Amino acid sequence: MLDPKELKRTLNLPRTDFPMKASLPQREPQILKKWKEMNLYKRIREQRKGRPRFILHDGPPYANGRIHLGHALNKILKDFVVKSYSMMGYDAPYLPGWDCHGLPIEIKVENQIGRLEDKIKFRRECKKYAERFVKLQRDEFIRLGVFGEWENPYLTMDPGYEAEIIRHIKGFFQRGEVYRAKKPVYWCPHCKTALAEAEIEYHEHKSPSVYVKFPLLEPEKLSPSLRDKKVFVVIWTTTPWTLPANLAIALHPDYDYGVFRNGEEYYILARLLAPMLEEELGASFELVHKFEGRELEGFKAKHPFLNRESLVVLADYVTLEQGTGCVHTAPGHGEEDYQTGLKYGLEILSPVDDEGRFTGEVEFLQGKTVWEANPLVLEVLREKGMLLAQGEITHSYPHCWRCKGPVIFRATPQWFISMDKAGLRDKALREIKKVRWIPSWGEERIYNMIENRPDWCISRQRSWGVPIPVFYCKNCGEPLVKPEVMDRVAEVFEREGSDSWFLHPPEYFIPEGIKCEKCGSSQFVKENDIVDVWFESGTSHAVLKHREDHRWPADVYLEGNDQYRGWFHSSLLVGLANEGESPYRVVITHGWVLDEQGRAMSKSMGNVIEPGEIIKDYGAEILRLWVAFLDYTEDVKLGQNILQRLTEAYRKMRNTWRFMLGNLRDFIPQEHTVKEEELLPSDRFILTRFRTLAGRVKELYRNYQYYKIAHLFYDFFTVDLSSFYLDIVKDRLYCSAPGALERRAAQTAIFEMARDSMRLLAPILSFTAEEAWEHLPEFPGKSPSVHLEVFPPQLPSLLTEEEEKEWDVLMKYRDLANKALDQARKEGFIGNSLEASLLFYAPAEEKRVLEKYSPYFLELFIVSAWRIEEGEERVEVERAPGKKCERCWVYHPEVGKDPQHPNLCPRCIAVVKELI
RNA sequence: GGGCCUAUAGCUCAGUCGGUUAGAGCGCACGCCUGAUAAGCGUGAGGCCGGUGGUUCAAGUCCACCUAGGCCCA
Repeated sequence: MLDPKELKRTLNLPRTDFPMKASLPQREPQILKKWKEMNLYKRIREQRKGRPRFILHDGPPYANGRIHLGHALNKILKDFVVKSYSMMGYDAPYLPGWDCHGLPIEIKVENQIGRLEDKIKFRRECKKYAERFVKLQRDEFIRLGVFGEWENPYLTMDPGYEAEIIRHIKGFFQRGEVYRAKKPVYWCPHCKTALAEAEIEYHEHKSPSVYVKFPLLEPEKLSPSLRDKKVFVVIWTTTPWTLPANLAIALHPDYDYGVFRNGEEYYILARLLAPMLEEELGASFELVHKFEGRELEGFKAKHPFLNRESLVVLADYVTLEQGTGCVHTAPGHGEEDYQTGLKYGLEILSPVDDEGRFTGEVEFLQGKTVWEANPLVLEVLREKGMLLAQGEITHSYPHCWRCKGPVIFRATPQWFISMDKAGLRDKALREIKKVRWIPSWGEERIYNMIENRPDWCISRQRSWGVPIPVFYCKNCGEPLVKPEVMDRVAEVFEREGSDSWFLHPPEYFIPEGIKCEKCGSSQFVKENDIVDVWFESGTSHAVLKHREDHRWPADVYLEGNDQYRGWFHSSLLVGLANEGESPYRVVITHGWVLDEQGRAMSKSMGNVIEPGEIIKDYGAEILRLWVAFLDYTEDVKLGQNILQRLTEAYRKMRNTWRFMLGNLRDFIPQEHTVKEEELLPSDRFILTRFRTLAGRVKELYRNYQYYKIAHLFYDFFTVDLSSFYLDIVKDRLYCSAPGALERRAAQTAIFEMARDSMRLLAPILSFTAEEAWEHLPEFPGKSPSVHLEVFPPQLPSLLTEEEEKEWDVLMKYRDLANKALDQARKEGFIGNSLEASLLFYAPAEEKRVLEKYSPYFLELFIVSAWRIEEGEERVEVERAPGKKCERCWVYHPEVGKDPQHPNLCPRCIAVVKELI
């Protein structure tokens, strides 16, 4: 008789080196090292050579700062796309890019080393800065397990890329879509430079606060009673110096206005604001006429001190918080004023120079700064009797971040791409309809933007970027806009980079013999402005043509939903204008990363989580799993609670793989695989479920629906495998003779599911699938990395429809049995379910099914005995007859009858005899 | 202020054309097992479907408004 220790040695218990504890933060770097050493990305590409291409074109992140969760979400999603299409059999390259030029880097560099007059030196510092962060971010992306051409990314500051930008600009010029016009920008009169929004600080500032009268012309058109009366539109302003540039007065179309009599004079202002002015004047008005703002549109008023008219216009931004509801409008001195000016076709007047001094356009102020001009303007107003009230106000006012002085809004010449001159807008709107937008509402969102956007201002008064390739006549100032000159510029940039613009004289770029078309001079100066960085990144589609193994257009662009206004937008306009069609076929967007309460992460809220922390504490795989479980088309949440759930989910999947591997320890696929017709019913059942799942998963990958894959697989691992199949086949796996058919049958099923689930999950659980793959039994054609595999082909169902229905019945009785067993357990009647015998009552048809499968009830219900009776469906629990077999723990009447093995059941006696 | 989007259990997600008592997994509680063991199995309790109105015989689902949140503009 064998003692329990010896008996245990006759069992086939699972064994594997695949550890239960993942230790992801330590293990992942080792896996990354393996991938690097085996040159995995290159090998995948070589293996797919000649296959149809699938191109995901990377939107370049900005080369500034460490990556945040938004970057991680984006890059991991892209990795899912690329890896899954690669495993579908496509040649799917991933060429990462970086956006390197632009203001944020200029600002950082300026903060570090101060402002350099020497542009070349300054640009070199910017370049160094960008290079540093490209490297940093690259390493962080690699750490996430993202595969790609990391040694050879595209950078918007590469000479070749810069040349391509020039060629694209040339295209716009050639088609006559570019024009030059004035637009107001923030301007620092002290630093004599344009400022971007990001370079503005707001401080308290004391300004004049004045009410000014504009005599209304033809007031009788508003109301006959006003004929020959002195009617004035009253405006309020804190910048009297902009009054010389006044060209309009804006009213809100829907607000209630009134004509108020004050002695001999009549004032037009918003009714709600009249009391404020009455108080200011210490007067009491009489309301003589009521009207809505829109009624005054098109009226004209006399300028208070210049020989000019001012047009009454309508604008939605007019508020009733302050002033009179009649807004002084100077299109050359304010953003909103400018927009209104464009709408009404007004001149963009800005009679102020670089230093903030008035030009000769306003004689009495010529040479005065705008600050000196304020009192002078008030004086003139007073003289002309147009100053209604005057005071002072302290308010928040924009200041220069460098010199801390107050800034002004000043119109300067800029370059624009016209949306309509060559039909760019209409073409774009047509192309939008041909693209597949995921989610579908993206189409409407970008459509509305393109439909309503103004012309594109592509010039910037900065240093760190690509110059606009035009020159100006030294003699008469006429711009020199010539394709052949731009071609030369592109050639030079291709060789020397855009620094060359600042190194060489104009002659270096201008072919001999070119003269100013206006005055014939051959002396030129270079343009100082650079191109908007959105134009640069919008040019990125060009790399698809230049890189040998890519293709134009791209199949997929995939970015955060802020990029409808950003990269999708600029790429469409730039790509379409130059190539005639959209550079992408499918556009996928993901949402924003929020904290666990659904609020945006921000430093000030203190709720920011860094990807680095998660990698350090949990591992990149958990981050990948997070991305996989989310419906990324909406905003996504992350916090400690969610990470905890994910970690548990990860452990469950890892353990399921571990258990499968443990039971395959002696399985040699090419020798032991059992033919499908010899599999047991439960094997055929689980394989059919798995194969159906595999088919759905492949379809879901094709449609980028990763969270459905994650849920399906997770449910399959927990419900179908862990708590059902893998639980019920333990008896077969452990207790049968190692080479017994029923044991090899279970191993056959487990092997297929382990192997193919690793393949199918490799794009998501890239690290763990790889690790598990290493522990999977060798088989002919097994790749050294799971990422070199392809998704499994579709395998057939192993159940007839009839059998599917029978399984529904079996599962129903399994539920009933579990409830009955639980009840018995609670009553202390049994502990382990093998102590039980089940008594099934079933209607005739179901009784037939139960009887058919009853040879397998030991495994299906994990009980030692059973009886089946006809009756109303229910399950009762009895004590199993016989004694417990010490080897398999099953109760059997024969236990004790064999004198040689009194502690074993007949099955185990047979196995033990075979083994000894 | 405008464009687009979101809201179902503690978490992640289902919920068809409007149609019985709104589902799953996890987590949680309780129990079992000790041959997947820092594991495994079973049972159970959790929901004003963001709110208010409306359409309808019938609303998580359709409509309007509101609240909270997100992205992009102004």
